[in-house]
Amino acid sequence: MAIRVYNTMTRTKEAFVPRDPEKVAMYVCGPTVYNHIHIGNARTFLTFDIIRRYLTWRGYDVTFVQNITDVDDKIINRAAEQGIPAIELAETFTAAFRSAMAELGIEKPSRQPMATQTIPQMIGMVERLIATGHAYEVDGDVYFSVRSFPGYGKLSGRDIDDLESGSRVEVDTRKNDPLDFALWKTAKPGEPRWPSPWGEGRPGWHLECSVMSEEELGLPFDIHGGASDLIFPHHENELAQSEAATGETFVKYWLHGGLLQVNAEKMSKSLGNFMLLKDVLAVYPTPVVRLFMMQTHYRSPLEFSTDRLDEARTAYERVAGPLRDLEIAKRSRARERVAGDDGTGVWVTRLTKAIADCRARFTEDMDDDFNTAGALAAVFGLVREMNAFIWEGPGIGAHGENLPLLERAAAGIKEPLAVLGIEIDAHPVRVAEYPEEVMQLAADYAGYAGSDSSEAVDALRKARDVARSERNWSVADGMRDRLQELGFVVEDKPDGTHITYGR
RNA sequence: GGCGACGUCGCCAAGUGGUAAGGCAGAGGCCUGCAAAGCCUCUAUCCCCGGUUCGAAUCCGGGCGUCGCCUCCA
Repeated sequence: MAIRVYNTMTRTKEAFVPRDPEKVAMYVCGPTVYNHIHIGNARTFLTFDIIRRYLTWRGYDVTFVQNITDVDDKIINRAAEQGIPAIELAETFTAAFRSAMAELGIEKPSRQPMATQTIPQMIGMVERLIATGHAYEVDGDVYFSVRSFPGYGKLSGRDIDDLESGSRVEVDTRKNDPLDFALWKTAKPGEPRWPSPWGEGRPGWHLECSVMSEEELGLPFDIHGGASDLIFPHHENELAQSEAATGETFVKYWLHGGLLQVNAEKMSKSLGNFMLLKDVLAVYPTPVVRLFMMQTHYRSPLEFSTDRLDEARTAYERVAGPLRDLEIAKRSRARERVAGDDGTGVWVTRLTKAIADCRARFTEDMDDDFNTAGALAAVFGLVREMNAFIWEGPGIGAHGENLPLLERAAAGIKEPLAVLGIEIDAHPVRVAEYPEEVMQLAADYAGYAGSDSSEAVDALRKARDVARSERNWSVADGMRDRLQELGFVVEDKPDGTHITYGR
């Protein structure tokens, strides 16, 4: 079974055959560091994090390169507004970007080159382009000549003449052609600058990706990724520069992610309808945000809303449920269920099959252009079967004899989710977060006199089981009400009271 | 105006030729002292109109609608 990917260049799904049978070289456009990234930007980085993790899981040795564009008009303008050096602004938001990525559970790139550390190589590429007639200098600026490259427009499916007929192309009489774009810009007073054969200046946008990807990965590399709004002009221009300069194919597979929308409109900084990633993560845990995004195919548009995130949180709880139940059961042998009277073999067969089915379907769907929505459905299928086994079937078994199978089921749920970077917190409680009031509760209801909140909760649990066994409903319900007021979730399962906190 | 994508259950969303995954919400049932959780059952013929085919949500043509790119943008 081969992996298939949708290649923007050909607009079809193609069999994925990397240049090296065991290795994958991929490059994903990183941020221009002039601000905090928003949740829409994060979606793209998440998409390619999943792709990278999956390819790794499938056995490829993946080299993942992501640039940081730390010199650009937007950075310069923003820094000027704040009256600080451009480099300082860039450093601030580079650090913010890295920590936000870490918080979202994005794996670190294999290498993360900075534009400002690659200036000599960029100058080298401009020189090559001038030497081969693909670029020309005008008063210290250097432009790429789009008409010198016959393939211009092949990635985005555009025709130079069609583009020119559009009225929005800015006319600059210094260019040979309105579509020609800057490779090198003369520095204005106060702007960052580097010496070059054309005077002091800085590189134009697009150039850094061409140079860094080639330097880090060599041509042609396997996967070039980014959001769909980068197809034109950014990736089209990268491609033109690189192929014109080297005469080689630039990239084997172009992958582009769909955009995040708000009210059916693209989320973007210029429209002002964005939410910063760090603000979203302050309210929703990482796995919930990731699950939310993985429920839609990466190439489709995705509507952002807190309602959607709330639903994802509920879905997350559904997945976490059986894993928690298993953890609780393991900790408390005294509360093991009595095994079902018969039919255990049927249940075992059924769950065993469900584990295998989940893995097979997960792989099949992910192989098909990283269909995370379908892959997730496979996981939910196993969640249902595990729940059924625990609560309708034999459960853990009178002597824990079904534990190994349940552990395998739990692993069958956790492993594919881990490939998607979704870590399930199966701990039934998070001790550090217990509210202090629980100590008083334990003293009141369970006579607990210690100082350990974890022991206090355990004492409450036992006290409530006793109250229930004595059919003392007023006490049992009172305890539940008080605990719920403190944020605990109290559930009476067949094996006794479950008390969890921090959902 | 040019190029491209999309339109599937109340909401979200997989599925690209063989008769519709999953999540959320809802209804009924089981379980339960009550509650919660869980399990079971139920709710779609796939924007509209034609065409191709033994057979289409899936292919082709037309229409309507939405979005993206053409300017910085993940």
